[in-house]
Amino acid sequence: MCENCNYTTILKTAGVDATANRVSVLETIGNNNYPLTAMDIYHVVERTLSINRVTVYRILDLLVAKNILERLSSGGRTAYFGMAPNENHLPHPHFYCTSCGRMDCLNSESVRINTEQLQKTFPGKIENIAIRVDGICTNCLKEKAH
Amino acid sequence: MCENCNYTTILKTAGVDATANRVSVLETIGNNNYPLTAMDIYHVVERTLSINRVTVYRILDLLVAKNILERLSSGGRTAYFGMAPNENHLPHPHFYCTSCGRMDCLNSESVRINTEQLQKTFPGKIENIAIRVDGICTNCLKEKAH
DNA sequence: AATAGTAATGCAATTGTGTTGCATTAGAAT
DNA sequence: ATTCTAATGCAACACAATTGCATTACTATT
Ligand SMILES: [Mn+2]
Ligand SMILES: [Mn+2]
Ligand SMILES: [Zn+2]
Ligand SMILES: [Zn+2]
Repeated sequence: MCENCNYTTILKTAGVDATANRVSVLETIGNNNYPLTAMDIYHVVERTLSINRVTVYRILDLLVAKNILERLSSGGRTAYFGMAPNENHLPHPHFYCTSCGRMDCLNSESVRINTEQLQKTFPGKIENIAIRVDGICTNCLKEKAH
Repeated sequence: MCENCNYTTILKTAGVDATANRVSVLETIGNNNYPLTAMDIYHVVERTLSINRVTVYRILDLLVAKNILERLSSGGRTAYFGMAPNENHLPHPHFYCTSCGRMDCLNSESVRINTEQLQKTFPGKIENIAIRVDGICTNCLKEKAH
């Protein structure tokens, strides 16, 4: 999906060993054009590479901590993972279909936010602003129309 | 907290029985100026009114479905509940302290979003836009400063 | 008032997602 | 070879939330 990313290099640059498991987890996410759950990722990776469920969770935690991946909340109880914003990937909001659980990336210009007011007046420390558009995806709309 | 809300009336208008449990759950949320978790609510209600944990979850589900409450996601695995936006309560973003788990309501003007572009071009059905500001609250900042 | 039907609730068990503790394995360094 | 460390596996656990089924409270009908 992303021709600018060499996953092994990304891992090494972040100072972590580029083990086969880690490369495969990162590749799975990077090759997909929408964010995936830990279990999605696990099922993809285990097709080629004997790996434990727990290892997937640990790799995801590590790569989020290293700012390689971003953890997205669905509004449900399951986290989704996508590539973290960087030079090649602008931050962008996501769409979550409450009917089928599919998460999609939206264009970074689709929702403009102005946080000046907030930045000036908020007394705490702001670390991230998560914007999630919830609704029904076109696939689910079609199915409902039956 | 809200002098414009009669909780029994709200329930009846929505077409559900205003049972003691339901009124108490709704009151607990309405009287609080920040969103609460199901267990927060349970602990408040059970001080006055023998109630089961499961009943709290069921009431919350019902009142969210009836658009009386809104379910807010924290990014963690626990949902928070607040009054749903209505004539008296404009929709607004929330602040979530990743250190202590406290959720706060922000002013509806603090984050301006422009969704024109999205509304025009998005092929699915948009039902809600959730904006959550994550960071560290002032209390936790103070504690860290020790 | 008795009866029957429905809605609300309680309780135990279960689920889904994620985490922890500890043992084992794989690699790297000496 | 030996030693050290990082990565992984596996079983048990934690926790919020859900489910199935029994019980209770309430309403309507007779
Ligand atoms: Mn994305
Ligand atoms: Mn609020
Ligand atoms: Zn869908
Ligand atoms: Zn805090």
